[in-house]
Amino acid sequence: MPEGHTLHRLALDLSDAFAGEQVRVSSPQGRFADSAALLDGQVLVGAEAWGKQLFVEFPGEQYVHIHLGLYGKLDLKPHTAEPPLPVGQVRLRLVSAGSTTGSGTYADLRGANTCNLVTAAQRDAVVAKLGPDPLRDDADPGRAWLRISRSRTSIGALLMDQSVLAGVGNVYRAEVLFRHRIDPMRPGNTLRRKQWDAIWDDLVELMKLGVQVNRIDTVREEHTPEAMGRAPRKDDHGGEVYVYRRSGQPCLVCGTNVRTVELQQRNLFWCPKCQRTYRPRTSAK
DNA sequence: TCCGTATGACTAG
DNA sequence: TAGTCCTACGGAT
Repeated sequence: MPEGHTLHRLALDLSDAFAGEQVRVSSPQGRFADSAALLDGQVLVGAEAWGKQLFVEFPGEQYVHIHLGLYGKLDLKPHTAEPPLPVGQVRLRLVSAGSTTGSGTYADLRGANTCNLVTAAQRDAVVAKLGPDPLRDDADPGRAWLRISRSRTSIGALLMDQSVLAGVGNVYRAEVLFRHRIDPMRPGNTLRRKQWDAIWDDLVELMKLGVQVNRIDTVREEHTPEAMGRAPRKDDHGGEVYVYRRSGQPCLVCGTNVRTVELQQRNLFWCPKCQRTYRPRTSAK
């Protein structure tokens, strides 16, 4: 689940369900128990996401810093009188009392990489390490371009580097490079500014859609299952994509088999034809 | 019951 | 670069 759109969506949903509410905070699993006890009964101020980092604010500039890692989940569900007993390893549970109705929302956090109570200064330090986040209106894509245009590292690796760009993960990385027909192994410093601007604008659009529909959809209208008369994708991500986890299957655009290779311990997917290997221009032609 | 896998990121050497 | 951490689930053993 967790690329930037997931965290921004969670921030919105948490704010909707809990902001301004007195919240019961617990750690059924125990690993966040001390902090939970400090926060229990306080009014939740709101939640905000920066890239893949989530901060849930409590009074007095206290923040629960959450990072879901590879497989963490934060589930929000409605409850009536009392929320059900926790299932599995619930690190953090938030329960809104439901000030008037008696029913409310509860949120269960499992498998998170990070769940810590931090100060404003500590939150700022985390944020300071991040590159611009396409989902934030205050983001400056020029800051990412500065890094990319000066780096010989592959654009595929740069897009995953959270200090270059915050919020993009393995799915958006593969998909946005496909949509722009760029070889993932191409060095950052061989891209043109125009190409970067187009990638950024596309990420803003794709990721905003991701927040809205709560999944990653990247195929254009003409390549949807309906338009192509093919079976819709059925897996735990749900969204329609061009190359992510489609290795060995035909490219939706050219029919060439999608390829995969392990790059920095992560699976990289691309179409070798649509994303042809970059070769520097030569004077003769 | 064990193993592999997953949309992530850190630390030690 | 290797090792580590976090959890759930499906498939092989």
